[in-house]
Amino acid sequence: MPTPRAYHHGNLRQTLLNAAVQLAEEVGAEHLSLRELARRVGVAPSAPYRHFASRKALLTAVAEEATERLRIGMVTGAAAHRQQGLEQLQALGEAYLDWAEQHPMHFRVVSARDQIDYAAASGMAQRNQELRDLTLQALELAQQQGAAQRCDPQTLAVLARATVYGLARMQTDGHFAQWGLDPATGWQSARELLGVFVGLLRPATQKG
Amino acid sequence: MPTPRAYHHGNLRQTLLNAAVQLAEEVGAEHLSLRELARRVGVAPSAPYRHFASRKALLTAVAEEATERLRIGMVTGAAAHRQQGLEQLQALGEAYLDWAEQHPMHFRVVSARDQIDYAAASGMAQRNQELRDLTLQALELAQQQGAAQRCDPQTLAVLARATVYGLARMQTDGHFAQWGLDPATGWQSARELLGVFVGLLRPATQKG
DNA sequence: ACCTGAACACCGTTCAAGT
DNA sequence: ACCTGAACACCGTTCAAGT
Repeated sequence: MPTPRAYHHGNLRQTLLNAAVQLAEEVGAEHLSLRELARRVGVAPSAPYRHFASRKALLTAVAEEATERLRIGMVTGAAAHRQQGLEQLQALGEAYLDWAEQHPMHFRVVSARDQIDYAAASGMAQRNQELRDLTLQALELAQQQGAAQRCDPQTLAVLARATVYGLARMQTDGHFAQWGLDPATGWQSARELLGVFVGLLRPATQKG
Repeated sequence: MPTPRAYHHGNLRQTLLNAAVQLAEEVGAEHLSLRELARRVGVAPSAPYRHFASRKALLTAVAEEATERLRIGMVTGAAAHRQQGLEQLQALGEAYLDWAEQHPMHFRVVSARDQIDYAAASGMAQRNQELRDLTLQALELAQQQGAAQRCDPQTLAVLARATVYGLARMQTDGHFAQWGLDPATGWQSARELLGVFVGLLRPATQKG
């Protein structure tokens, strides 16, 4: 049975990770302090260094967990729309936006990358590759079905990601208010704007 | 004639701003230290507080300067393409990307907004409003000329900004490498991808 | 193996005191 | 009016020492 201080004997690492997520969501990842974290968990300021080489290494571990959640969301989203390219593309984009909505701190840390050591996060790079492949496959299927055929699918994949990334960041960074959109419904607006983008790819015969 | 220490008598404020830009470009705005800044300028750690209420206030002043540069660039870009809606839209987007390319630190500080006090930066908000109006006017002109007529111009304006913002951040945040794009030519790629987006808005008769 | 406690070299910010 | 110098309450990180 776990005592209140069970983490002092085996699972301090995961305890620190969980507390780090909570603290970062309160004050922002850029203001996360290892000393404050240690204080909350009830250990000495130096204790985290048995489990993480640095503050950056801890945040990188948080980012790895976050990327796995994103991967699960996008794989699930794609699986729900087999055989329909543009619907699958939209589902992938919506899964990305849903993830950013539910974990804005994770989204910021993972995407801005200035608080983490991306080069050392092999799991993240691997998962990201999987997500790019999913997007590309959806687009190639869509093109077989007539969408934006005069464009290179690789090019469209980057453009689609830029769109969804730009929308997520505008909401997260607080830009939407100035564009006449209510921040409270910003994520819903982002999903609708994604729909407009996907609509621009649709074959001319299906337009209107 | 200005002596080496002339800034000690009248223009320490601007000297601090200039040195702040240089230091932030070296170490990243999030790691800019007021003490290091004071050290470089040759004043006491408390001296900057005569001119800026806080570290955040200083970075906000830097962001105001940066936004004025963006405004000049975009106004110039739009002026070069009168009477052609989509060309004007593209010129506006390219001016935005040029600015982000030439001042990536400025771009990050202005857009992420977590290091500045945007609510207190009335000049920034005003200039941003001007830039949104420019974009909207270009799109309305483009629609009179047949582009994407079934879409609300306000909606297209936000989508266009999300595209260009997403592209600029992907390059700045180092995402392009994983999408098979050379980071060295990333800004050129961004401009080309902007062109693909604008092409998606083009009337069907002009396509191909 | 895992954690403590003291230490080092930093921070942002405040404030009395100098000119 | 503008700047200095000392001070306060913090940081991240290291390292000898404890269990």
